[in-house]
This record gives sequence, structure tokens and C-alpha cells, in this order.
Amino acid sequence: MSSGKYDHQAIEKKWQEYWLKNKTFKTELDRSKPKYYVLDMFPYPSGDGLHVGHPEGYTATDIVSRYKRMKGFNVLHPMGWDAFGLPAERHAVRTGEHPAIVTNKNCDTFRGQIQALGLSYDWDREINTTDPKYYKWTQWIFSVLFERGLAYEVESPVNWCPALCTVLANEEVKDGKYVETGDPVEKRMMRQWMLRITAYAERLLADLDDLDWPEGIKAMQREWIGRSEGADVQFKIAGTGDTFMVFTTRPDTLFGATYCVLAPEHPLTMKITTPAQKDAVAAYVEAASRKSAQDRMKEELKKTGVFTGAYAVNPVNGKEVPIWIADYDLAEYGYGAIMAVPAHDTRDYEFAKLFDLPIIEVISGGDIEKEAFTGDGVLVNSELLDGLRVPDAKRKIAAWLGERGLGTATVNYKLRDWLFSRQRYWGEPFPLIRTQDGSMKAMPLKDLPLMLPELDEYKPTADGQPPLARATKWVNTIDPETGLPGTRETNTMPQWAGSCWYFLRFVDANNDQAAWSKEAEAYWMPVDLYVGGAEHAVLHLLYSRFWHKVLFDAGHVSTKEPFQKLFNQGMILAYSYQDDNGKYYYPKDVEKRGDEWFVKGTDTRVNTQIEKMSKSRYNVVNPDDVVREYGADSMRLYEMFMGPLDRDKPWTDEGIQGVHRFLRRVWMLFVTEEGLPHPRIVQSGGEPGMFRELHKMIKAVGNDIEHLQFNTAIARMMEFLNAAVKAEKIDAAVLEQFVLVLAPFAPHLAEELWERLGHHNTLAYAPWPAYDESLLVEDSMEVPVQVSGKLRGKVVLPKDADKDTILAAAKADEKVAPHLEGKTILKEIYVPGKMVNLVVK
RNA sequence: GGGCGAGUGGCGGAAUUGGCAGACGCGCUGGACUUAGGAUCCAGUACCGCAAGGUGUGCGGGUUCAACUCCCGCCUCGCCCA
Repeated sequence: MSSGKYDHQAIEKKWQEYWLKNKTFKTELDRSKPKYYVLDMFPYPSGDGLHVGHPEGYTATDIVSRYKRMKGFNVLHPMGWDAFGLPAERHAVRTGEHPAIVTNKNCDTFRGQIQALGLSYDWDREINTTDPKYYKWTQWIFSVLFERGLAYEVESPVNWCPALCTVLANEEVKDGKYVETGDPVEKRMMRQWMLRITAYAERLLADLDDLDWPEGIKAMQREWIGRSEGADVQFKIAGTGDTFMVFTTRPDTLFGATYCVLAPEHPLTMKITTPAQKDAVAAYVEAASRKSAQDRMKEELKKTGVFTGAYAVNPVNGKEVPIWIADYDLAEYGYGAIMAVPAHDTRDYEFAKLFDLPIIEVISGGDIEKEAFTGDGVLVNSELLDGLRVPDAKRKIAAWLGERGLGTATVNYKLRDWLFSRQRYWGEPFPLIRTQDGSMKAMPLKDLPLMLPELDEYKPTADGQPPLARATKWVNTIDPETGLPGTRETNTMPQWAGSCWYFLRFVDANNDQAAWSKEAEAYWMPVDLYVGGAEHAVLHLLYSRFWHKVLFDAGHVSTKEPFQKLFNQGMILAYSYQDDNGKYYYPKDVEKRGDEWFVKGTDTRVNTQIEKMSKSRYNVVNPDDVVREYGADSMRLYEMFMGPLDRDKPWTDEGIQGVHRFLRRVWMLFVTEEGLPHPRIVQSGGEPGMFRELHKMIKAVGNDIEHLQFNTAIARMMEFLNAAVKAEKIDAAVLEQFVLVLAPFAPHLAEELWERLGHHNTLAYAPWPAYDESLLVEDSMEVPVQVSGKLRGKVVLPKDADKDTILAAAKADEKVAPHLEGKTILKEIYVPGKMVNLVVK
């Protein structure tokens, strides 16, 4: 490396090897230092390799990690693989190859790509959710849940995806399709494992308050949990002994209930339907079973329903009201039955208008001829409630119902229990044995892990059972404790399981006695900074919080929440090029002529737009190419310089050239064309102004890193460089400190320059430079002068000039004076050091 | 319909508490050095205007000596929930 060129490939290879060989970023438990735990959402290692979106969050956390190390923190910064998942299983079904083989290959690819970015992970803590040494503990945590009564089996309507031969959680289904693949999803009754997350609804909601998370994410979780206060009210079915329960947030409007609605899945639906209505109701139920919950909510706009012929008795006044079946009432919410008060509920109002059902006003204040009135008002037509306002009426009617055993005040949640089983091979087996007498028990820790059996084929069986059913020897086992024959569960856990606790494994990743030690957990937890995409706003973050709280209750962890501060990086978008027929073109195949874009060498005009990167849009940027051409330091710097971390922003090739140029200019600040130390570096003296530039920059960059504002931090370094290249001579101490400030951002280049400045050890643990506030003060100040709010001139004065001096100078300024001519000064405002404003008439 | 977020030059974006709008970078224009430039360096670059000056942070109002920033009413886009 004797040449004077900035050879990013050689420099980056050299330092990446150095860091790995010397285990520079290996972290030990060290109580003499304050800890800082910085975590990335670990990736699913797909066959496509890393995407430029991944390094965005990873670079941000890496900068924070490197900065915190220099600030004297003991930093835990680990990486691993969320490696169970469908693509590997599909590959196995196709090829017969064990999914572990392709999974491990993909992990190797990801690791290599991540190491090529110079990220400072402690690779001794790498984890892989598919490793039996890892999933042993996932199974153990499941048994903790099981033993605490939080896991149960149920026969329930599930989202069945025929294309995948598996069920999906509600959260994974949108618009009747699997969100990941777009395959259609239908309803089917199946035996399933559920986790009782609803038991934690209240705490999952309440504990959000103390977290340093984006408000939007907290709002989404609150929305998802969906707490509402109201009452359970019992309705009788006229002429029979049957009753059904409804939950309502508006028991005060009971006197306005003019009909009831049962969900198509409600157990009474067919039972109460009169013979005349049987056919219509049956057809309706059948049609509803084909739609997903999301579809049904969407279709509220065009409401549908059918009359059962039966009537319910309103418990408050004994009036009979018709019972309808409609799919705007979902079986999964509340009791699958509602009382409808069209006068005061928008959806009920629309339904009543459509089917010509009566509308009775019970709260005055609106105009129910026109629309439902949902606001507060005074009760009318409600006997004992007349004259009360809504909140008082709610209290009174709840008490009234309670006294008569007709209802109770209750809290209801939208959150449902978590459907926790999948009909797949490539997931964690449930550590359970069902013995002949039908009882179920969790396997003891000493018998874990329960390994996945080897199979000849990974397809579901011919009769539709999950792939694990093929392993008959594995399924039919002997309970080692009782010696009785038993069977194993053939479902596996969903992909969320491994990611629900991986942050805990990182604190003690190689422990084979326990999932983690108490000491390590107490020292490292909670995660101080967790960075990832907003797409995990609800699912992963809610599931992890739930497991963490269970582990907290069981005494296994010491904090009630896992992630103290959360930050969501934005998406990296890219330009795409599409002709009028919708066909996409690669960026290399289009060119700009004037203001328009064309397919190269043709007259085919293309439209440009900024979109999410995807293979089908031909606009994916491959990080390997970027690293090869510009280097990892340029890649890191560019992704941080593009804009605020939390915002979506488009990738441009010119942009990365800009930061690459910056790094090259930094190189040339230190190294001559011959590869020698630049003569501007002097041991003493040098341009005195550079000290102030340096200290200004140190202060600004440190502050920006603390606030995750990397784009402005980089701008500050660019300003410093612009000043430095103009200086004849610069003190070596100034440049040395500049290298340290640059190090978290462009660590390879910084290490190389640090070595060339005569150091023999890595700068990873060199102290972050301190800035001297007294050096930041300028001797003179420039004060802008406004006349009636308009900028007219500027005066330069010694920094200790007093108000009178400044005002006098302002009035005398040659640019300002003409604007005062012939006017009266009404007011003189001086904001110290900032501004003069002379208000004239 | 509700909640959250965003809207600033040709482009990405800056602007601690209201105090010089456009930092920094890209692009573009002109120039220097060059066989060459996609290297490097210098100068310029919000808009209108020859200039003096005027106008400008999605739109319309308001508060203030002073508003990208605060308040009221709208518009557009994104996400989430209905």
C-alpha cells in the first residue's frame, strides 16, 4: 500500500481481517464500565442475500456502538439469524434436501456480506434460531408458558392457506391473502395451539407508557390491544330457553336497541333460524366462511345480512326485536353478537336504513333523520335513564343490570389469543408428549432439545397432515417418566417464536446450562437501543413483550420490558423506469434526453418514479456491487447521509459518488500522491483557526450521534474538511482527533489513517475527543440588522460590545441608514448576539 | 371517517428555545490543469429583475418587533385503524 491512491478495497480487507483476527469487538461482562446494549432486528437470511435496506439500520447501530465504546461504555452489539421460515422448507419440498443445508448456506452469505460492511459485531455471540442448541431454549420457554397455563389447544376457525398447506395468524392475513406471498386464505375449523396473550392485555397496554418508543408505534400497539369499557348484557331468545350475551360499549343506549345481530359463526345461528329462513341463512353462512376478517370489515361499506325469523327480548323493557345474521359482526370479537342501536351507531344506522329497521332516538342532540348521533347528550325515551347525560347513564344502567343479574360492567379487548401452531416442518417442535389417557405434559429440560426428525420428504402427508406426521417413529414415543406410550405434536411453532427472546440469548449466547445466566441478564438488560423496520410495529414487538412479561413473572428476567428505546429506520427506495404499457426497464437500459427518459437507443418513452425496491420493478441495488466499486465506508456514509434515519429516501448513484469523493479528499488531506505523510501535517503550530473548527465539529458530531442525526453529523465533518484543505499547515493533534471523530462512520479509512499517524493499536477503544467550550467562542460577532423585520445589513463587532454600541453601529451602517432616512424609530430590539430589529414608521 | 407523520431550490435535505431560510451534498453553468476527463482545483447556482429592489418554506387567515417554527381553517401524499 505504498501508492498514494485511496485504495478502499485493500484498506477495507486489511482492517476487516484485523478486527476478526484480534476479536477487536469481543465483549465480556465488565462491571467496571457502564453497559450499553445496541441491537438490530436480526434478519431472515433469504437466498437473495443482503439488500441495501439492511445496512441502513445496521450502520446506524454500528456508529452508535463504536461511539459508545470510545465514550467508555461496555457495548453489547450482536448479530444472528432468524432462520426458520418457509422459503427453506419450500426448497426442501422441491429438492428433498434438508432445509438446514440451504439455511446454513444463506447464513454464510449474510455473514460474509455483513462482515464486508465493517460492522463491529461480537461474532462470538452469533446465534441461529434453527440451531438445536438455540431452539432447545425456545422449547424450554414454551414449557414455561405451558406450565403457567398460557398455552392451550382449541378447535377453532383458522386462516387456512391451501397453497402453503398451513394456517396463518390473523396478523399474517390481509385482504384474504397471506401478506408475504399473496396466496389466498380461507376459513377452516382445526385443532390449534393458542397462547393466552389476552391475559397480559392490560399490562401490555399500561407498560407502553414508560417506553422511549416512537409515538406512532405505541399508538399502533394500543390500537391493536383495543381496550374498551362497557357491559356484558344478556338477551333471551323469545319463546325458547336460549340466551346469548352481547358486549357493548354503550349500555346507556339499550332502550334504543331495535334489533340484534349474530355472527355467521355464532353457535345459535342455525338453531334459532325459523324454517322459512333456513335456506337464506345457510347460504349466507356458507358465503361468509369464505371471507377473511379483513375482507368482512372492508365490506362494511356495502353491508349485507339476512333475517333469522327469530326475536330477542330486550332485557331492559321486555320488547322483542328481530335477530339478524350479518358478517359485520365478527365471531372473534366480543361474543359474536351485538345489540344494534341504529340511532347512535354509524354501522347500525347504515344497516337499519338498508333493511328498513326501526330507529329510535335515546340521546338527544343530533338529527337521527340524517345520521347516527354518537356524541354526548341527554337521554330520552329511556324510562329510568331519562334526563341523564351519557356517562351517568352508563353507570346507572350497569348497576341496574347488575342488580338483576342481567349484565355486568366489563372491559373488553380487541386483542385475541395468539394462534401458535403451524403445519410445517421447518420450525421448533413442541416439547410435549400426549400420553394414552389423553393427558398432555411438557418434556423436562433434561430431555431437550426435542430435535426435528429426519424425513425422506418434506411435503404434508397425503391425508393433509403436517410433514412431521411422516416421522411415525418420532411421533409414537414412550414417555420416559411413566414408560407409557405417547405421541408427539406434529405441528411446529411459528417463525415468531425464535425472535421472541433472541435478545436474551445474546447476553449469554454460549451458555449450555441455561438460556442465560442471571448475572448476564441483570447486567445487560434491557436493550438500550433497538433499531429496525416499522413493519414489526405490532407483531414481533408485541409477542416479544408478552414472552418477556411471562419470563418476568416466572422470575427469569429482571425487567418488565425488553426494549427501552426503539427506533424505526425508514425504507430505502429507488427510481424505477416504466413504459406506457407498464413494462419495467433496468436503470442501465434507459437514458435521459432533455427532460424525458427513453429506453436507450429507441424512441420508447419511460416514466420515472420512486418506489420500493423489488426484483419485479428492476430497481434493486445490490450492496456487493456498491462495496466493490466505492467501498464499505462509502456505502455506510452514503446511507447515513441520505437524510434522517427514520424517513424513506431514494437511492441515487450520484449520491454515493458524492460521499466517496469526500472520503477520497479526507485521504488526500493526510497522504500525498506518492503515499507519504502530507507536508501540511506539522508537529506544532499550524493554522490556529483549525482548533476552533475541530472543536466545533467534535461538539456537533457527538451531539448528532446521541440524537441519531447522522446526516448532519456527516455534513459537519464535510465542513471541517473544507476548512482543512484550505489550511497551509495543520497541527497533527487536530488531524488525529478528526480521525477519531470520523472513525464510527468510516472505520476502515480511520483505522488506516490512525496507523499512518504512528499508532500501533486499533482506535476502536481510543477515547472520544473532548471539546473545549472556550475555544468555540469567537472574538467578534456578526449581528444582522433588520429594519421593520426586513434584513438590511450586518455589523461586525467585538463579542463583548454592549447594546448601545451595537445599536449605534447598526443605525450608522451604510446599508441600513438609507432605510431609516426620514422615519421615526418606534422600537429598538436587540437579541444578544443574534439580531437587531429597528421598527420604524 | 379517526389517529399519526410529511409537504422547504432542478434533486436529497439543513435551520437547539420563534431571531440572517436554503448548511452539507448531488446536479448544473463557467473557468484552470490536462492527450482525455467520469480525476483534481477555482468561481457561480432559490425565484423575478440590467440594477436598485422585490418575492419566496403546500394554500388561506391569525398572533408577534420578528413565523419553516406558534394558533385557526383547508389541500395533497404516506402509514395505521375503521
